[in-house]
Amino acid sequence: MSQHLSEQEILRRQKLQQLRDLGINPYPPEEFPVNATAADIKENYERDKINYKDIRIAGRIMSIRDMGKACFAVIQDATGRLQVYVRRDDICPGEDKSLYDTVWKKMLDIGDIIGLQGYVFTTKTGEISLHVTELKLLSKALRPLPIVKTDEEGNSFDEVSDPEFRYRQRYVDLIINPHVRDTFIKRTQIMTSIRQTLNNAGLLEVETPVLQSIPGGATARPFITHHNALNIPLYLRIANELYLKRLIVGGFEGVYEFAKDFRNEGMDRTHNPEFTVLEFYVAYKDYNWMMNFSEKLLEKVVTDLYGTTEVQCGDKTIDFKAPFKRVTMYEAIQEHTGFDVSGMDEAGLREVCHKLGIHVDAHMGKGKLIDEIFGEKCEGHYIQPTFITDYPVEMSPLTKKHRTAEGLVERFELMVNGKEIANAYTELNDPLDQRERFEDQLKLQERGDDEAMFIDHDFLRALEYGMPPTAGIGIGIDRLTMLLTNNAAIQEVLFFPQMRPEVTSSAQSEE
RNA sequence: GAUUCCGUAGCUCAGCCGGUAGAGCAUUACACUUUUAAUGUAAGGGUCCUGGGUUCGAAUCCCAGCGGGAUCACCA
Repeated sequence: MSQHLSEQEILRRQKLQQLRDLGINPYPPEEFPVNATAADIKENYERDKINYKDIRIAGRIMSIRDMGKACFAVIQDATGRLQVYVRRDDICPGEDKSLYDTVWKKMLDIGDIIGLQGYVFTTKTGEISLHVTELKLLSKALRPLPIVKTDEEGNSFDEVSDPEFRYRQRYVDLIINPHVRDTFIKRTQIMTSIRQTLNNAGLLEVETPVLQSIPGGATARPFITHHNALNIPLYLRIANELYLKRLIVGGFEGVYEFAKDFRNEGMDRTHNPEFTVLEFYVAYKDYNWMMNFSEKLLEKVVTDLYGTTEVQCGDKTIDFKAPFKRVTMYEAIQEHTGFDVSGMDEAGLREVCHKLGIHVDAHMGKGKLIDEIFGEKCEGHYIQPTFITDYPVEMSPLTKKHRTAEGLVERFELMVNGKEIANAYTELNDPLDQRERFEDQLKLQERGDDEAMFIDHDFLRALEYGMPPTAGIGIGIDRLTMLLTNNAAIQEVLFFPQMRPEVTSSAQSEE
């Protein structure tokens, strides 16, 4: 395999060999114990100077400012960046100056990972720095790292902005773009905060099958695969709802799962084929309880993350202070279109869609038409967190019928910044009603709706043993993270978003 | 899947009414022992995404492909 190397790559390989010739292992096996981090030093040095006299840190060289017999460099570790000062006569106290003149100045590059020993001091320009007394190469980098420079006002120069580069080589993106790192740390903090709240509420974190023989719990095109030993088709789950409810039947009174779900559909800035949903179910509760619980949950997540309930999102400020506004779907449509669709039949709804200029298909039923009106004319208006409640029964085959309103179900969606963040129900636990709803889905399928649900007979069997009244919710973790980190693309909150495979040089030569 | 824009040095980009490739940073060499987008002087570095076509001549024009972005459709 012939690999085309750039000038800089060839040079770095030569340096690698020269280091070996000098008896220096560019990839030493032994540990390098550290006793400080960049963030720790910058945070605590000023008030605890006595304890920063014998410091060992390790990290990647991010820049070098060479002053002749002394150098300033910037080292980056997991916590941030620290300036280090390397003076020739300090790292080479004797006659032999080769460690500085040859190794440090000629053979080390930006991107190399090094270990340092020294003492912390403040430069005359006021920057807390490490005065290096010993240095050791820990890993030689063979590819040049793109350099992003930032001036005093924080303006970035030559920031790597090509999304293809950033997503395919996320490891590089993470090294050179600190705000990318921050986004992913926040993502984990969001999940940790949710986990703590749910654990404190007595819910049990569980795992349920990713490989399912019936892809239930939602309507979407699944990925299909094949199990050799059983010689059966299996689907990657599109949801875990039906399995979590089986656990409620089994006697757990509160369960949750952060689930990777998979849907074989289009990709864009809000859709990735695999994505993460938090679902949780609590027995003996209803959707009103779930609204109260989930608004407090989100308020806490945001407060844990930012110390306030307000989040900046594009040019909007969103306040997650509970309680959130609650609007029924019919009220929302009335408010934003002027039409009262509450008593309308299918023909009436088609008429309304026509007047509003909404495109509809022949196979759309009553529920789908209402959903279409809401999606086109209402959804985008709800910037501040708002619960939209009481959906038409046709669109919600797993939801209990409304306690008072005919034709509706006890369902809500949480809208934030004009988009759906969560979807919740008073769960349908009447097994005979559930069977009828599944059969209605079959009829929709026959009518041409390719999104209708599959019938899961084992799930029906489970319900026949009796499921307590239960409230359940699904929260899109990727979208929640986008919202709380001010990112407009799902690719920005997934470490490795789905991409078309690269044509590699070895694959090319095989052809 | 449809429409549209983009693909030039390690990175960010210029060049495009066709005449054989440029800048800044990065790299290399020299100078400089508290600099910080360090500085000064000099140098090297390119399958101009791939393949065809038009032409005396293509980074530039045309066609096809590959990859990416945006919008739309499907969906969370």
